Amino acid sequence: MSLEQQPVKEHRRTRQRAAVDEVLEETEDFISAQDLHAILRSRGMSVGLATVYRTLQTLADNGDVDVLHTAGGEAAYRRCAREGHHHHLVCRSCKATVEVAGPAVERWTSSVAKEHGYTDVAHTLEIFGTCPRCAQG
Amino acid sequence: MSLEQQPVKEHRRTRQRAAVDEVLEETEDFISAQDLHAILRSRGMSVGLATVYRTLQTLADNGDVDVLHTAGGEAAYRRCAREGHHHHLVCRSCKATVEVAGPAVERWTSSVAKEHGYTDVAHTLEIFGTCPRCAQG
DNA sequence: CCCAATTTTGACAATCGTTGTCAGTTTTCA
DNA sequence: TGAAAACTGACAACGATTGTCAAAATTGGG
Repeated sequence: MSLEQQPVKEHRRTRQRAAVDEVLEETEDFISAQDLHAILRSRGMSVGLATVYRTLQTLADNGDVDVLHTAGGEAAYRRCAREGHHHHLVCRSCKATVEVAGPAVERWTSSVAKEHGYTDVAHTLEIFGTCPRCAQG
Repeated sequence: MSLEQQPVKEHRRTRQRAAVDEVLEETEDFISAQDLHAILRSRGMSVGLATVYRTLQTLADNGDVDVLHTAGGEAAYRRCAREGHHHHLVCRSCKATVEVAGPAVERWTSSVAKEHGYTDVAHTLEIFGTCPRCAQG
């Protein structure tokens, strides 16, 4: 098994990365690269769009943020509280997110895969719905 | 609850749709619109790319084919044997697919959603791995 | 503190999958 | 058969993302 997942060394500290980090830190819900870039601009903190993409990608590779692929085919990022592997319950309209863990699901997926002889198994699972607030409650 | 899912009326029968249908019928694994289009071309059956996209989309809307969003952000389609809701165990390299049902997972996702007050719940779950054949077995 | 090596940035072009446009073609059905 | 209505295809347009490459910033050592 060569599934090392050590927190690949953070590289250089730059104004831009700090800016991206900051936004992620204060953002509860998933946010796209474009939106994050827009927020930075609106605050007068000029950071190149490409840089935002690169930074988010690096963070994702390091496991520092979670990535979610929306129905519209865009990637959304979020700094998660929970440490280990987990999933998300995301509101369709406002993106409000709840982190959930489902040990049973993990077990199920790997057993199913094993049953069929599949190895090096991974899975994606996201739950979408309308949160109470958006449900006009 | 307004979750009607009646098989929206099939529209007109055209040479192009028949062609797309045919390829789907004989293709075991998930295939992208682009690839399907390429196959048609290679067979001399000229069908516009836009038409392929439109046809696949319609089929997907009608629930006649399943859609899968690959890591690379492209949509892949497949005519599934199983009737109801199910998931897929897909080989990363050759796309070999196994249809799997997980009633427990369905129950889990909806109960988790309910717990948090989320309504109109849906979920995506795909399992990826390396199939026995590709594992060089 | 200053420098050189190395990494990072950013403006912009380029790519990729996908959707919109719209005139011309085909299907359907009365 | 004759239209109305749906469908097609070539091509433009699009939005997200990645590649390019010279200029700028960071780092560790002297």
